[in-house]
Amino acid sequence: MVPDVAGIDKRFDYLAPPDTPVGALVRVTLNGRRVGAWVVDVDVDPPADVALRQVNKVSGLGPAADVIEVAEWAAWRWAGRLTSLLRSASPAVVVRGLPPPAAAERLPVTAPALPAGGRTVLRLAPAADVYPVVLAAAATGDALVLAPSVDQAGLLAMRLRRARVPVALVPRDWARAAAGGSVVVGARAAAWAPAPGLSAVIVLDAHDEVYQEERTPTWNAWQVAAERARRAAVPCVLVTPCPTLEQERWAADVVVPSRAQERAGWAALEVVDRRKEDPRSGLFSDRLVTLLRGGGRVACILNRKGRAKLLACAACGELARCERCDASVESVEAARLHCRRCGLDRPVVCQACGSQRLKLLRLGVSRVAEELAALAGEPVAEVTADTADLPANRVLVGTEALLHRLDAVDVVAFLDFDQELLAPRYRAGEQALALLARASRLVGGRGSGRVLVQTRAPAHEVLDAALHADPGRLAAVEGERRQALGLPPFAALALVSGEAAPVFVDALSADTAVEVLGPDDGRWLVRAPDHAALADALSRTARPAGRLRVEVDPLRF
DNA sequence: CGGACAAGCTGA
DNA sequence: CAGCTTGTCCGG
Repeated sequence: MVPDVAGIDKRFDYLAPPDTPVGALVRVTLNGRRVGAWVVDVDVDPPADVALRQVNKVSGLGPAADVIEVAEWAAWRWAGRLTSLLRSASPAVVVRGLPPPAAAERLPVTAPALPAGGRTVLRLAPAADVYPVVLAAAATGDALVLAPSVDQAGLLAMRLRRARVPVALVPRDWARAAAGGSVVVGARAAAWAPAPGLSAVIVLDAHDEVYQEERTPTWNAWQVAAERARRAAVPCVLVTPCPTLEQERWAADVVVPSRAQERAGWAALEVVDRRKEDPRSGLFSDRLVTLLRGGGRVACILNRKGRAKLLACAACGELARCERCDASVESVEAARLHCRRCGLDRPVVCQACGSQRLKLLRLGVSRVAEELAALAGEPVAEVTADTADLPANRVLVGTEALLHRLDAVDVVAFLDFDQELLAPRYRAGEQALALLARASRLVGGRGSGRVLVQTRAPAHEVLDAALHADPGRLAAVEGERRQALGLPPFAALALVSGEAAPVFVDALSADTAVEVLGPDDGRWLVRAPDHAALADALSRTARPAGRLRVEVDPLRF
């Protein structure tokens, strides 16, 4: 068994009641402590020199043998601890027994056949309905269907139930999924859901970054689900309007709709070249003003991430500056202000009045809302990540998070798309196209609403791809660039940080299978030709004591 | 991780 | 040398 204790990544042998299955969750006494544990193997040959203890209690059911094996693979692939993955694969509440499997009678599904072959990317335009693909998967038997959010998974489950398809919506219906006979539907963590009779895997909006876990190990749900499909020898279909380069490379087959179909599902893009606009109009082009006044619901997107954030005293309004060089300072921790220019740290206190309360000035954003309101002739609501309820205003302004709060709008306007296009992340292009895909879906594709993009780079390949409703145009350019720079998917990367990092990378740099770059800001980048080489090198390098974070497939570095 | 135990430091 | 801290090891 594997104990559920952080810091112990090791197996121990215990005596368990007869018929205890692999995957059982048990309580054991380990070194005088009562801890939970997963039974990952039975009928083992224990080492001769240890006296075995009895497990204290069999508490319930956990991940079955096939899922445990995938968890072991993922621990290698993402250089993480098995326990953290087994936790993701375990039910949220104790499961003592399974309900009877769903009735075997299957609906007469009238659905198109699932693409033949094991590894398929199905490029479907943003506004296209994915439901027929899900139905096709349901017709194969116990399919596993992943959606990017819990809400979308819930809606999909409801739609399937209405069509009389037996559905297990995980994590809620974990036991029903484990019993078999149902289509298993869920969000990211559903990649680990039980699916004893797995017949197919479908990942919806597979390009979405929410499928990657942020905490280490940084496993990715589409890759975990694809690995399960591979092991079960069943088809895996990634459905997305804009496949990532990794996904195109993974696929044995990329199914592309007809030009007409794909064009119909992408919004007609209106690109405003900000270089040709009157500079006095700032973020508000004539075209934007026309759309604002044209009626219908308008979502204005302004990404303020990465912008200069200024701190000011909440009492006297004085700006917080560096004592040494007078630059603005940022708040890195609760009790500390940091100067990026000269590196000086100082406590959080106003230099003018001594107050310890500072507030964040989000430069210009309130003014953007005010100016939009003036132009629209009505109040404009600002939506931030912590806006609880979506305001009823016709015109909304917010970050890209706003795109995920809305179901349908008439106009999406990206006020400054260069923030997205030129972000210093190697996936910026793909991410920017994904935003345009999302916007296209919200306005309902070509001929419905409008997507407006204000930019100083109107010829950028992301805009070219969206204008032509052809994500392949971005992939071609992006693929060449990544290959030239040695970036994924033409290499495998890991970011290593933490107090123990220097010792760890020192040992790693002796390994000829990988290349160690850095440090940059206390973090090293480890590069290998492929993931097998990277994972092997990371797993054969001894981990020193102390905090060590190994982030495989870093989204930014 | 957290308990056990050993080795090292301090003060009387 | 007791009393305490710090480090290392190990769990079935």
